[in-house]
Amino acid sequence: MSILAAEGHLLVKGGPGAGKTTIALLKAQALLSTLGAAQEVLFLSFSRAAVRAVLVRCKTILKAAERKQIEVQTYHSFCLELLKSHGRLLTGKPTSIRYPDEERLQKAAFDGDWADEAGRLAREQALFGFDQFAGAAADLVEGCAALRRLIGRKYPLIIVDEFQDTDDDQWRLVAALSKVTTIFCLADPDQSIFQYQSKVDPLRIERAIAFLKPTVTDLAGDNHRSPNSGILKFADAVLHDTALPKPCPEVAQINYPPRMFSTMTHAAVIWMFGQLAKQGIENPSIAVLCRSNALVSDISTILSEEHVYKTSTLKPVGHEVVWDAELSAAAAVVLASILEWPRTPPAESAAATMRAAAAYCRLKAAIDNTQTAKAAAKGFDEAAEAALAGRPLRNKFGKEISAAAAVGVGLLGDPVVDWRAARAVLATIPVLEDVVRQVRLVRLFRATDALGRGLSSMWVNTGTYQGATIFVKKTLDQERLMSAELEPQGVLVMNIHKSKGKEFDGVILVEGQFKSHFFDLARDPPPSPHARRLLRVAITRARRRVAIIRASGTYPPLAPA
DNA sequence: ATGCTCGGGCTTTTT
DNA sequence: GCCCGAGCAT
Repeated sequence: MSILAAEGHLLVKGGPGAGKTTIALLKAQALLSTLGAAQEVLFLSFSRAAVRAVLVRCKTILKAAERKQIEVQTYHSFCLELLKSHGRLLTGKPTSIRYPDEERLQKAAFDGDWADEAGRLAREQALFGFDQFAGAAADLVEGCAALRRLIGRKYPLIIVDEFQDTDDDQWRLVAALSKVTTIFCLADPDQSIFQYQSKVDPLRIERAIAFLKPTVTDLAGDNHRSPNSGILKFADAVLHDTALPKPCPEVAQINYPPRMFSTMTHAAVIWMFGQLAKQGIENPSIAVLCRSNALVSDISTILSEEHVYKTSTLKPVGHEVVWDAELSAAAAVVLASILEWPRTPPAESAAATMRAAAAYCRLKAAIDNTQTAKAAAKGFDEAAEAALAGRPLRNKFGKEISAAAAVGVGLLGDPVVDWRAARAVLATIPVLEDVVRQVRLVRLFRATDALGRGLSSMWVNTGTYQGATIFVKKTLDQERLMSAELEPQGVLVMNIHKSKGKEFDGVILVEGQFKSHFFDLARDPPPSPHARRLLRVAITRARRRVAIIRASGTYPPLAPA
């Protein structure tokens, strides 16, 4: 094949299942035997999930010895390593990093332009946030020819995955490295779904072609995931808003009448199990996909409840959620503060819960950028101060919580029972209604065992839940970092953006009634290219079967008859 | 300052 | 259906 023989930079375009990754790995393999001892091929991707997917592919294509010569990394980890080992060239100081949770809070608390402030901290203290890694690494590589040569010698070939979504900083890095090494870009312009980000350039591929002058190969039409060729055709019809040449039995389109959303979504998941079982797949992976995190959380609640469909009862479906549950973790901390109530006098207890609630609201304000949450945070903080000083509590944030703290909470030493008791107390406090909702989602963490064990041993040692607040925060923070490594097995609920690069036996694509609509005619007017690209990505995640669930009468129709 | 009501909106990320 | 923010009432 000409790609394997080609000299110089390369760019391969192709849709899902066209074999881009395979070709890149074959190209790498052809090169491996010529490499020196300290040389490797570098494969750059966006997410850890994508890295893992590539490593799985390596196992089927490369021998064990060959796999050692290929390094698969995220942009973030590659850039961070560069900064850690060579960052002194930029600032003269050792590099330190700021984690996203911290950054979110600092940003919310900072008056003024946070981007300027982050830039200042980077220049003066070599302190970098995650979204600064690529830019700083690019500065480093652009500014230092010796470092460039070093990287070029170490990596004679760099493969860049999902090239259509490369942002400006990442591109600067790649462009600088193209002077000293061979760049191999893998791209599908129809899968670019991150262009709402200002640094992702819709013309990235064209501009890269002009700059790198690569050998361009288009795998259009090729499809090596044979069982889903009908699905791909359907997805392309959605992409181009064209009619299907013939019906596609792999894709079921289901409309739900108003008020039947929960039942139909639940039924569709059970139906999907049945469909896949008919095809002999007994332990299928099924993804439930939608456009928004809000709906992901709703769907998870729906799947945890019972529903009645016609004459049959739909039992709860076990599932995992791929979801950044930062806010639920903060809500859990509020609950944990109630577990500590019996240890302290009511005023102190109330103040601790108010502080936790304030932290929750600040986080919410930082995530959603809302005034209401910001004001609530201030209200809780003021109330906490007043409570500790013994001053009267004037706002509702203070009154309601201190009233509940005066009543107190009865705890027995069984973490599961006591967790529920604390949640019941939360539910009696109107201003914390939102916290109660979020706290329910803590069951989505696979940390519940760890939480139970930790709380249990706390009780055994002290007869109280002393330290529960800190313990819950730490445990859930840890768990959130681990959760990105989920195996695609069983039912996984996530947003479409997070499904990029993944594959499942069955995909259920869900549109909400009031949120998470497939089409946003105001921001993405017909022919709605953004929505269609996103839907295509979602549909093509399926190997075998797709179910598309929409509210009856939603406009515009998904695929014209 | 705080509470109530009404109208508009209801997306997306990396570690 | 539910939440946020604006505007008006207390």
